[in-house]
Amino acid sequence: MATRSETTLAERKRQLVAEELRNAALMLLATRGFDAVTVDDIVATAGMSRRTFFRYFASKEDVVVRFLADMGTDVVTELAARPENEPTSVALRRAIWRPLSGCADQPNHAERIRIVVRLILDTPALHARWLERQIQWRSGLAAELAARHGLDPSAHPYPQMAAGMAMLALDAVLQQWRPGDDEHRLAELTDQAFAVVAPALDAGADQR
Amino acid sequence: MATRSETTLAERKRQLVAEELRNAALMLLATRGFDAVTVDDIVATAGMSRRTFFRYFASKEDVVVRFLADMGTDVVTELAARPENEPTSVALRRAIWRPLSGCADQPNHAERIRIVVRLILDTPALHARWLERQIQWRSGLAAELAARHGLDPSAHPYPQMAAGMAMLALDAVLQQWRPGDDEHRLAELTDQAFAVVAPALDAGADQR
DNA sequence: CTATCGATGACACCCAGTGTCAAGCAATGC
DNA sequence: GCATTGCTTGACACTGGGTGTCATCGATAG
Repeated sequence: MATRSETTLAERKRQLVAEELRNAALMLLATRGFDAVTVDDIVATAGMSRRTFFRYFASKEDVVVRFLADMGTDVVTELAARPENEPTSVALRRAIWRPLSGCADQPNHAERIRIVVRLILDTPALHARWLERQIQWRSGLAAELAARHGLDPSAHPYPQMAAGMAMLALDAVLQQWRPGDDEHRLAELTDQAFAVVAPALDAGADQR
Repeated sequence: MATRSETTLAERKRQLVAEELRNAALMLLATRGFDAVTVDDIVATAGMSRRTFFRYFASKEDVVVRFLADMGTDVVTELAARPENEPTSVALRRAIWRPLSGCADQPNHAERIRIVVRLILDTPALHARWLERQIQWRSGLAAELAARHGLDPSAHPYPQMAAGMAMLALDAVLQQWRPGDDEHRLAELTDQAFAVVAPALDAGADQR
């Protein structure tokens, strides 16, 4: 009975509702600021009930942060796909570049993402949630790095810290992302950030 | 009319109330877990009104996080006190060591702090606030580092990232802090963590 | 046509956090 | 002794985020 492509009609309906909610939320939050918008405002704009909102999103923060959630999974899977013999700094740089390159493809979408990034970085409550997410990604990266180097993650600080340094680099790029920056500029920022941490990434890999 | 040592009686009374509240809160939170304790539980234990609690602490998270707030300021002031010619990795290691050494002085106090650290790391909401604090410290450290190297903090990613690496090291130490670890063990963990990031800290300092 | 299942909205809660106001209480001035 | 001033407190009401529950509605399966 699957109407098409393995996704139920109900499934697609759910997705549609979530998108509607998310659009309304992002529009309001980006224009008025996080604290000045209540969930009631959002559901009023989207034309749904308050309860429905919380069936799709765990919290007001969640709407915003989950908009960038793919970033994290992309990074981890990309790292797993990098060749074994690649230096750690290069592999991590490619991994971090993955979601960024996706952003930079279409200027429309990129600008949308940039605004959300700004909103997150400028709103303490959102920033905190964002960091919480990053911690999860970091653990994923760390596990992958530990496997790469044949290290026991609980005994050596290297994997966790190397993953942390990659996150620092990502943060540095996002922090310096300015309106109108094209793909080339983003790549430049990424390279600069990784130039700082590369010595630690590649030095710590072997000696332990 | 100053009774003694420049502190008013009212001042000391305030401090006493805050301490009472904090003790009640930490005791309950550490035993039952963060979400299982309401502010009403805390004020009932401390024998005060709900409103009074929020006059002393901005939020339930605040009670816990502020218990460790001195850490951040200690780190920044210690970095500022390090000699100019000291390598960045050493200066930052000493700075991070400062609050840790303070902890390790009395085993009683150290254990109390360790329990709070565990509570924070294991509670997502607290962990998020903790990271938020760290970001403020990081900015302080970054400013100090920028001054040290004569860099413009807005143009170069190095100061922010170097400060971030110091925070990563601190996190690594706290994460691996086990019950009964003495000062020597903590110093060992700190050295291990800084051994990982040192190459990046000292390499990036000059070349820009 | 009917049973069923998932999505929805309405409603009642709980809890964190804030604004406001009146009462208590110390220190000071007359 | 008495009034004043300033600070702290508790009581109360209110906003807003988040959850549990239940009746309803619509689509689908039999």
